[in-house]
Amino acid sequence: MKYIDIVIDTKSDHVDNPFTYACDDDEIAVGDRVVAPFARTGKKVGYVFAVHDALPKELTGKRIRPILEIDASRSISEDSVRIAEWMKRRYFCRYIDAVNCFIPAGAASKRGKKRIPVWDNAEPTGPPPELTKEQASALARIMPRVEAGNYGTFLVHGVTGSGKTELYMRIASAVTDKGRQVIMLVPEISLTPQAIGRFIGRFGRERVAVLHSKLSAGERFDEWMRIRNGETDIVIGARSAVFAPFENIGAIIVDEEHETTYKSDMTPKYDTVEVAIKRAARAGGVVILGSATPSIVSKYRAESGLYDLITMKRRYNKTPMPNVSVVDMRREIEHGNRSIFSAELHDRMGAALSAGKQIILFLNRRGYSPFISCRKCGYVMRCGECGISMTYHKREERAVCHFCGDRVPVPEVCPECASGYLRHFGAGTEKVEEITKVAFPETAVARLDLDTSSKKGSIQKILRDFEKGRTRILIGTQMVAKGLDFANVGLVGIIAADVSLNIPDFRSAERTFQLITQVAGRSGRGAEVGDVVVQTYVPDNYAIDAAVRHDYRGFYDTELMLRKYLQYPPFSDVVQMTVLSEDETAAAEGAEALRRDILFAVGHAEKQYIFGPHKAAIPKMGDDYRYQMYIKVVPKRRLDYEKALAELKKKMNTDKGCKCRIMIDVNPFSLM
DNA sequence: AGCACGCCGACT
DNA sequence: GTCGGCGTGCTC
Repeated sequence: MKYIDIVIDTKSDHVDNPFTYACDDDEIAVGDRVVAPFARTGKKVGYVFAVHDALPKELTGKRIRPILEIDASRSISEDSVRIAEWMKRRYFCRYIDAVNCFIPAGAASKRGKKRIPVWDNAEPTGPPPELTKEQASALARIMPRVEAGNYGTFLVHGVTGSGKTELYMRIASAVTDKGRQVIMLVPEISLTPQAIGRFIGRFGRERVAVLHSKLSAGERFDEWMRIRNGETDIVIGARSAVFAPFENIGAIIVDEEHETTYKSDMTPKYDTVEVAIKRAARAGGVVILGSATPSIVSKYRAESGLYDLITMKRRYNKTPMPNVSVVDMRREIEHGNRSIFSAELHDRMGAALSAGKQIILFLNRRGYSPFISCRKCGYVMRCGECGISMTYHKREERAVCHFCGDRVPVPEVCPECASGYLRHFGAGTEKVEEITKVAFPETAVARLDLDTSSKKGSIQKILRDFEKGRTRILIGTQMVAKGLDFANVGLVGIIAADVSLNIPDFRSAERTFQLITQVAGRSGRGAEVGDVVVQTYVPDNYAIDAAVRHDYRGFYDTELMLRKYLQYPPFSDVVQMTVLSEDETAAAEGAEALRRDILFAVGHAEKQYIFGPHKAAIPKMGDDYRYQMYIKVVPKRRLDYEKALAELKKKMNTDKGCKCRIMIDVNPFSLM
């Protein structure tokens, strides 16, 4: 007879701890999925977290019930359980939330025979190309770890086109030759079909499992089973693929490691790079973080020796970097140009079109105008649900909330002062499209953003028309920034580089640098050098200036200095605490009380690291009012905070008298 | 959370 | 006398 501690699959903070059961199967192991009776509720699924030979002393006299069955087909590994325990501490989630990351939702698909979905981008297999000097020396640095089966994290800082995908494939090949497994993570499957196609071409569809969001629950389950049964040894997928059920991981590759999609926005709010490192460290595998613009945190870790740094500076096809010029938009206004196009951008667009080239215009803001306000009384139109300011969409004649999607007609007169001076201000992609069509009436223009791509297949159509040259100018948001590879694009215009810079977030400079670098990379992918025009009101800003000069080092040095001075990551973790309640006063008071409790637990000297609480930037979501505070947790206080915050969260979320709930997000994707 | 136990007012 | 209100407390 064994006594086992199991974590029950139930949605409650109240029972978020292991319960002890009896089990007459001595083979039972940590990670096994079981069915057990629980409370009066009948049968519940649970996962084994510990196995004891005797009943723990503190439980003598308690009722110990036997489990009902073991579901071996969906058990997880002991390593996975240990990582789930770590995730609970790190991300303040419940045990079961972490465990469920390792388990596919849903059940086996009904189509009895499972089939492997085809991948139509697979490139035909050919002999692997000869490695460049840089690729060969990178591989030579990584191989000893792979051979020895030792954990190690490598940051591959390689410019676009330096051949990182080929390097990944060589690593995958070496790892699988040793009978071990590889997880390759990409920011978004739909944006990286070429890289996936190359993997499948090299290794074959049978060996490669592709996990992506378009899979149905059944297909996902089948693919999960295929991985778990050892039918494949390579998995490619978005962030959730880091939990793929391999038991002998030799390498986890994180391509474009700086991308924000690696931070989960649902509970548990994990950071994929951190989980990858935990998994590889347990398994004795390597982690490969690849990027042309590494995150400040990763670069710092590499510089301080925590990761091995591998630099790749040469572009595969030797195309030089594009010519980037900056336009000071303050000067344009001085010279009487109030248009969204500077004289230089307008002229270069004309020249590019005459030369038969295509153009990409980037603006990180959709809609026609980002806000609607009354010129007489200053009223700003806000979403009734969320409280954030609404964007004017001209074509559909609506004010749209970009957070909850609510759409309402724009009033004729100001709802506050009844004047007729309600106007919309600023420019989004819809307005850029309109102005471009006026400025270049003979030219075919298309727009790619959330509003033009919501219908299935519309992205592909817009991109295909551009690829074929049927449209000459493509205007878009983030969607045009990443991955597009069109040889005939001779000019990229960044309409307002300041949009991302002015977001109140300690990463706004980092994101702006990455965005400009990335968008600029869309220009000149053919034989000729491309042009980039960056429009800004702050041309001297260090992020913009460094991006324009292709100077990662310069940007990194300045940014790191600022982060150190202000104690932001990598010198701390920023922990966001959100207090929610249907009663606004209760939320505000609950947040104040939480602050006092935190200070009591960690000591008043921490006051300098706690900011807020304040009404959240999105003050209401659904029925809940939101108050937030931020804590900069420096490394030496991390354990104290982990303990204190976990206890306070559990206390608040299980206290029936308290009308608030609390959510914790460690290093949130956005401070909103 | 979910569910039963338990101790007070309105109803057949 | 009984039905049912939701306050309280527990789940191995």
